[in-house]
Amino acid sequence: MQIAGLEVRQLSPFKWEIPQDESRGMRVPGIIFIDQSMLEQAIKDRAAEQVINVATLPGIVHASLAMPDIHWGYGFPIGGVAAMDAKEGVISPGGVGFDIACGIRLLRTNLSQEDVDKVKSELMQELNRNVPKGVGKSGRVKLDRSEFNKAITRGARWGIGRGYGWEEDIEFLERRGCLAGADSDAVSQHAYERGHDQIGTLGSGNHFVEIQVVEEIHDEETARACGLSPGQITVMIHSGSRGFGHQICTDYLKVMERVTARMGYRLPDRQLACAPIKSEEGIKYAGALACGVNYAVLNRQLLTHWVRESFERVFRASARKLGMNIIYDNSHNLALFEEHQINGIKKELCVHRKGATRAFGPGHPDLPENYKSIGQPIVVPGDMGTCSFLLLGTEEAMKESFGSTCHGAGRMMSRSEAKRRISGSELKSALEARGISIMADSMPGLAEEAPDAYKDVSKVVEICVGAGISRKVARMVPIGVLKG
DNA sequence: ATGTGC
Repeated sequence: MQIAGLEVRQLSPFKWEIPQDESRGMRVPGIIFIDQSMLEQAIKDRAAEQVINVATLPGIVHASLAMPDIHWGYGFPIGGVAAMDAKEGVISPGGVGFDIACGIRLLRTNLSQEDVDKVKSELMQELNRNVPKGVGKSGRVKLDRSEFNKAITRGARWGIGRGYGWEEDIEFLERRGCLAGADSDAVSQHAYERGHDQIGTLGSGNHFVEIQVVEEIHDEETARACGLSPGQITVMIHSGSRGFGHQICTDYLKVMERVTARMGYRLPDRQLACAPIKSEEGIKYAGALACGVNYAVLNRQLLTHWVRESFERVFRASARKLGMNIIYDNSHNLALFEEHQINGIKKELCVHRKGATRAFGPGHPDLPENYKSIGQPIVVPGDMGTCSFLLLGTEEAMKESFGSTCHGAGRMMSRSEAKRRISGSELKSALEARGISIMADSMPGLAEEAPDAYKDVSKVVEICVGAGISRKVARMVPIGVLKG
């Protein structure tokens, strides 16, 4: 099999290598964790070629990596992981994506499916009323620039200080809900204007709030540590940094194009525009990026508050009594400074994860006490008609993938193709006939997110488990979906 | 993903 003229070789059942070809400017090989049929798909949509392109970037170490949910993206593939040497490497907005720190959060409850079934339509209506959502929608929290700057510097803690959530929530967020190094001066007025009244809104596209039932426990001990048992209700929240992160990305792509020209980088794709991590522009982008990350995590924190409030109203009990604790919150689109071992030597790296999830193994200092011995939880959303998973990071992920794994099912059909081929209202009826309630603002929007538009999440997860970069805890199935 | 082509 060939990718853009280069022969791929299979290293193990779920690991394929594109050997380094210096004549193509590759500084490292490409490695994709995948099976044959999904690889063929990634070659067809040209995402596999993007793995080769990323391998040409200055300072990239070990390999240009991709997860099984790989698909075509802006410059870098979605599902891509690229670690750059923090001293000599570059940072690239295309390696993060437009929706900075778009991510997912899983809440547990003490409720059973029977408890929810009795009041499901009331609960869906309450969520629909109480969770701001949709394209361009503003929320209930509007901040002046000075307060906004505090919010994007402190992240989730700003929300908790304002009564949006519980003190202990912080423990269950990556980096305790705040990325250090946020530089609000690096954020444009335009980004502020787009973002200041969108905090605490779900957005549209693939973002959702989903009510689920735990269908299967794969490992009892780790499921217990996560507070999960069969038949229990969970709530999944998927959202990002809205217009704010989008504008930061747009602003810095322009800056990076200038820097790329100035540095004389010869890149195979102009969408790979980047700047040295240590350059003035690189430092400013990293500071703005941290603001976007903090915004996204705070956004999910506010959404969590309104989800809890909705349950409180319908069940006439406090969210604490309902056991609505956060299991974990993962971000999917970011570039982070992390220390990793390369050939036995500790190195400071800037790890770009675009549509990929941090998956730290057991014992990592960033993990809360209850997960320290089992590894970092990874919430993997599937599609609205299938299922989602809770996974854990492994020691092997630390060695194989800079502590990274998949982020979801991965898109298989483009948005426009999905809209052309699938009717949103027919999809809604079909899902509701299967006991999955749908509340969606837009029917074409629903069609874009149809199960048929996505790869099989179970297959993606099996590959990650087979490659050793994750282990399975539990599988959840949807019973109610709220979308913008 | 997104004030859903600039």
